[in-house]
Amino acid sequence: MNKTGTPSLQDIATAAGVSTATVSRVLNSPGDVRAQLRERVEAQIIGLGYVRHGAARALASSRSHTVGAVIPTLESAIFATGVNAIENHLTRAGFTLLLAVTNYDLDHEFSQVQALIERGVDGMILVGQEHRPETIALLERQRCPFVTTWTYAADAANPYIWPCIGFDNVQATRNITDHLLDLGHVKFAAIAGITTDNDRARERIAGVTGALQARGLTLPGTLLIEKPYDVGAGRDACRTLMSTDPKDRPTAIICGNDVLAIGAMLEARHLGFDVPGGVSIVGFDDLPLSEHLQPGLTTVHVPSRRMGEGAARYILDCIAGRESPSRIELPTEIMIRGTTAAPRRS
Amino acid sequence: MNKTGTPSLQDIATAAGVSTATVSRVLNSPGDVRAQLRERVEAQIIGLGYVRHGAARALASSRSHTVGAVIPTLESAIFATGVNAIENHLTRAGFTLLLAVTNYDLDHEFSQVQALIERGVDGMILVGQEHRPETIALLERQRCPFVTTWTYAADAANPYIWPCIGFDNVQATRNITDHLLDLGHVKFAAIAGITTDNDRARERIAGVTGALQARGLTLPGTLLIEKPYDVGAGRDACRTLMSTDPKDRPTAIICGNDVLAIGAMLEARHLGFDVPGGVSIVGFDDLPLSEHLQPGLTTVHVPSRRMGEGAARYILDCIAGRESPSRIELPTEIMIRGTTAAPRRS
DNA sequence: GCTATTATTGTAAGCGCTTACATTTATAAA
DNA sequence: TTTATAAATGTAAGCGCTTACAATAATAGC
Repeated sequence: MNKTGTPSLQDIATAAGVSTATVSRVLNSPGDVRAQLRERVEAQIIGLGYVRHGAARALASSRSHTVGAVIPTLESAIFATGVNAIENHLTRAGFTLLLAVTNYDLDHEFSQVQALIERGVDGMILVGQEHRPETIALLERQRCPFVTTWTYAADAANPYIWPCIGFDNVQATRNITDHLLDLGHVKFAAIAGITTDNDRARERIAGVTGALQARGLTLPGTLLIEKPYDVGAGRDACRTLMSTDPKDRPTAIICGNDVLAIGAMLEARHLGFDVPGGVSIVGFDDLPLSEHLQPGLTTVHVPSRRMGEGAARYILDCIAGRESPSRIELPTEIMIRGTTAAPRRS
Repeated sequence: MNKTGTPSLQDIATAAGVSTATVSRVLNSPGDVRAQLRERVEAQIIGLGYVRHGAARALASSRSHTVGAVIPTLESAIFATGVNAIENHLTRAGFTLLLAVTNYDLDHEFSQVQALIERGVDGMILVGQEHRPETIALLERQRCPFVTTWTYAADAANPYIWPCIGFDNVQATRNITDHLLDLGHVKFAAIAGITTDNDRARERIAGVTGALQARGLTLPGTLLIEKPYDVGAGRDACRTLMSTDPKDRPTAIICGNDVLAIGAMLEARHLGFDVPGGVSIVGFDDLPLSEHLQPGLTTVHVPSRRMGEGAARYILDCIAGRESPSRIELPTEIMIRGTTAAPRRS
């Protein structure tokens, strides 16, 4: 028995009168040991309250049964949902999740990835396609399978060749912008997330400007505001936007996510603008709350749960040596609800 | 060099012409090695791109530099915030977070705790005071320091003697109920969370009934509805509640959390009841959104960030052998906003 | 300069498991 | 039966690090 008082494999072996190899087998491949012996060993395992020693297992087998996820923040419900799905999937397979947060800082992401690799994760899940070169280099040098989520680079000429599961932020935003264009809007504004170290936020802006350009419109710099993803910021931005000279005032505000959109919506109404009568507002993510709002928020539905599951499944496949498609594009869907309507005739 | 292609401590030692002990020292207690030698070793560490092997370290030192958190779900923003704070704090101290989710199932909690212990966590953070006896027994037998969060059992006679950092759910709910009583309400209803395996939800109900009893009132069974924590459920429950015979119809609805309250609020308005004119509604948690709602949601502010930080700090203190208060009560605050008012004269 | 200390570095024994490989036992084929 | 083959165990060599303890070098006191 250990000095720590916890029994080791050896203790079980001795107690059951077998070798440590046999105990290891009943633990890891029970089918390989005769029923009678197996039961004798199992009885001791339960009797002595044996608990596997992960570090020793990992050291001897060079498998930790652990996967890392490095995300921008958990304060954003959409990431929390994705991580929840990852955790569920991993747990079901006997794996444990190591979670690290970057706070939208790619340098910090690098150290988090390094920390998780030092913990011996068998695979890693990242968010976005943009990373420090050394982050990717480290992952590859350590032969740590990884997958990026939340984006899918549609462009065939894109430089990112690593595995990913996500959706096309540009196209999704383009679609929802088209919806507003189809309604007849011509005066647009956008409240984007902070674009530093955040390719998703940039792609969404690109989607807006792309759609506008295709119809010969542009987004004036003053009508594009970058804000952190919180309700208050959405309100502030909306106030700024709506306080402009009536002739330039946007009739449609495209937000980088639902939280900003909800803030914008609340503020617009607070300022006396009807939504969608006075101004149309759209979001991105489709939070559980969004459909319940009055009016319901028109937004882009993001399959965060499926993305989390898919990422976990892919990594698990890699670890198990199973073939698995390494680039998956998930569909987004425009949820047209009550916050969008044709602009008032002017 | 390894078969895996990654350099080991031994490789660094050889390259620098020192023993493995010295390399280990420059890594773990740089002050113990002469500057000149240290630099020589550090150069090799960087040059060869050495990455520590956590499993080997853990096995040799019986410290994994890892802490586990086992929470009901990440789909609830309030837990996500708490976990985010835990992660931040842990990372700053060089520790990594292992995250596991129970889905509000205490049997599953037990297996998650066991899984994390097998991974060798140096400490564990749990939610709530209610746990399977075997969960606590396991933790204690493995000498794994742990702390419970989200509750603080004020009752001196309470049977839970383990470390905790949290707040008094009963008192907080009692306070907000008192606020409604003081406004003159006498017809109450409550939409609680599912109480199975959830002491927080039960305590909040106890807070309501306790406050009512103190004024000679009771909460009829039909006016207490248990629902999962989501907006749709809040709406459903509210509809049920408000469709009762006008003479029994509640003038105040107390919700188990803000998500339910928001649902209730939305539905009440949808049914044509003004809030707070027709019915007062209160929540619990104080989500970032709640203050921005129109009207602002009256609710109980929960210090989830401080709780996460406090839990992480306590566990870190235990691991480091530092003295640390093991029972901390955090204050909650009633945020009186716009969803509560005196009932209409009937 | 010599001994007593103290600061550095090296030696080597594990930490608790997995897993080739060897050995033994059971089963099948002849 | 006997022998060939398969199935079930055991043996023991690490996995990559930390850390007593031993050995050596540096510094101080006289």
